[in-house]
Amino acid sequence: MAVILPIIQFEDKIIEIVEQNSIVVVIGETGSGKSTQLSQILHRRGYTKSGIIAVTQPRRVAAVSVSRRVAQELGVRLGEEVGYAIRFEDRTSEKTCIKYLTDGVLLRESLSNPELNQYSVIILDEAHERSLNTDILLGLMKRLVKLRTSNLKVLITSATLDGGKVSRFFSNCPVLTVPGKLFPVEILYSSERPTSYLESALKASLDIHIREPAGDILIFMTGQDDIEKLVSKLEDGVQSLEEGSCMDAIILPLHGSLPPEMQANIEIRVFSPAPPNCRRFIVATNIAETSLTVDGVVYVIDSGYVKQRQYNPSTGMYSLDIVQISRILFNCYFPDSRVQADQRAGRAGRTCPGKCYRLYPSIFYREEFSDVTVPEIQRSSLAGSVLYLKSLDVPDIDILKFDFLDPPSRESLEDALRQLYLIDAIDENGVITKVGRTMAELPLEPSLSRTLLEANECGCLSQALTVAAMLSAETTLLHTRSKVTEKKRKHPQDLPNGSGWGDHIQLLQIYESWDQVNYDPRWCSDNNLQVRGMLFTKDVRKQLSQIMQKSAKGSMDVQTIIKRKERQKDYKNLRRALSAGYAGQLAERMTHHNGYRTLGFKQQLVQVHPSSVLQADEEDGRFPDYVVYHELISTSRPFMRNVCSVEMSWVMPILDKLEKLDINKLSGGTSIPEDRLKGEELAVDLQKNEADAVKATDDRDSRIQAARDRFLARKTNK
DNA sequence: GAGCACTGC
Repeated sequence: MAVILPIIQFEDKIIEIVEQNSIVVVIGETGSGKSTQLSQILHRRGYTKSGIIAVTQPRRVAAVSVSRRVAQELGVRLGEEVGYAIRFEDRTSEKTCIKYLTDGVLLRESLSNPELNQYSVIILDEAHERSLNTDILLGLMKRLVKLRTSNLKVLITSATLDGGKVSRFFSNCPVLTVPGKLFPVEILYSSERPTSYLESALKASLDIHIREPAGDILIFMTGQDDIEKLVSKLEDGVQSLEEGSCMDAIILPLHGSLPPEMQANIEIRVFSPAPPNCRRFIVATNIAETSLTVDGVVYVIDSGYVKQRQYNPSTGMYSLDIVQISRILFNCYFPDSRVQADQRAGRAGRTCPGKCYRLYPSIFYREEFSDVTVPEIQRSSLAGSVLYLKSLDVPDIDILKFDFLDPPSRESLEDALRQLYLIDAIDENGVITKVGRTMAELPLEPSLSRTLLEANECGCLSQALTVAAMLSAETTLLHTRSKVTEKKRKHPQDLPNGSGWGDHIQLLQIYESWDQVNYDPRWCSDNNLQVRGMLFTKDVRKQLSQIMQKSAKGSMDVQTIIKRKERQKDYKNLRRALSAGYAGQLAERMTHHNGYRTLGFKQQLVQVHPSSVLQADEEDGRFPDYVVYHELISTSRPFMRNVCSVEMSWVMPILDKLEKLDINKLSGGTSIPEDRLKGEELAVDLQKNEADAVKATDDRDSRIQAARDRFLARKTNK
């Protein structure tokens, strides 16, 4: 029978606190059973009589697997009393009283039902991960419990370190701590910072292999590059050990962009226990922190770094930075399933304690690591979130004063407002427009949803649907070119090239070609495209078509070749629609060379990314005078990724708009009605928000800069 | 002439 989870002993206490309070923070360590048990406890005590219990998860797989387990424990069929809802898949029915869903789905639901009346309890699980969506939900819950004081309970589960902070955010709501079943972990620090953390990780793993008893080793590295290097060094290292001196070794890379056939293979090998007398070395990115749980891990080697994508609102540019991990992440390294796996296996009645080798001194950990990761909301472009909040049918949401747990910087919010204004989602006073409302219904970045609406007017909706869907899946489309796949590739790329107009057109043509072969998966692999990425595109396109159904002015079918011949060859309508959607992502070529300057709030010198299929003029070798871009990414230099050629006559009205833009009017928006908040409280809140925001920006910038400096110094040293 | 951690509607 099932093991009794610690949380069960707290049932009476939980119910007592929940009955007296609308909001409760539950701090449950890994292994406490909070994700599966809280909903069942509240169900047992009658909370499903007046509505459904919703439990949000940051990831799709978690929503599915946890609901499956709860259904099993309650002895019901999944999709009946217990169900889940994730994008593309709703497995709930009229009977459903416990519903697991991704936080993104709950946000969508509150668009059409802002009071979320169907729910009697909302549990925000894994809130410590601080996903963008969770942060927005935290703010929404704060106002929702005031609106529905009598009939809504909100529970927020978090890990140890920031429980107090969440409680303060919710006017010092009670905090309930439930112990977990963490296995004791011995932490070992290096005596000094390594000159090369790759070499240091190599040495540490071989030491473990030689000296320590059986148990797999999980090594956290920052990216594919380092993982491949370490894997090959480990292979050499293990081979050079004396035959029979220690057990066999299997070395496995684990990261998000492994080619699917290899990943399938590895998944089986990662998730099944190692064969006897054999130790596994799993060299992984942070995919192993949360998304995948590797069974059998006893030793963890922690480089202390992680790669993070950051958005800089003052330049509109993304960068991929190597930053220090936060202390809180450590808790994720030893998930409960490892302990359970050890117990099940029995290991001759002996459990061995975990060991974590940190490749840095303890003083470094104590003094330089921050408690928590910079929340996503402070390192993303907020155009989509701001549009979402503005479209919610609540009168008192003023975006610059919205109550966030960690407010984004004013700069970031203003950047979002400018973007939204340029694409007509809000008017010059910052009020959402009719266009903006329609855009918010589409599960797309604002630039792409605006493109769809414009395309509908231009008679090229079907093409725009394809482009938007392809861009939604873009990161999973192409095989990354590691040295291994490079060698294996037999045929040269034989894909359409966008006819010179750029990358959006190429993406369109690729999908149309796939349509021509009836979505044959082999066509994808033959052309070096990830099958799952293309299938995802197909799902997204279908979902977008369904949403556009009621307003569509033309066919939404993928174009056939015959139809295509009849159409203009210059994709003029589609490119015009793109220029409307990307009005805030526009660049003008420099007179004497092929560099561009962006035409936004702050002008940047940028170049077309070398991977682009945009073609230069055959005669003068020049790129088009004007392009729109999907994103700016700063790597070795600032680049525009995914560009599309546009006409000067379409650009002029945008430039006019840019000139008229007045950020003071835009951010004015609506003010908070007096009865909602007393004057003094408001002033204090605003001051606090402002100070928090300034501090957050400073903290973030200095932290990123310091980490980057240290990392670069180390790289050059070796 | 470059390179990309991980999620999600």
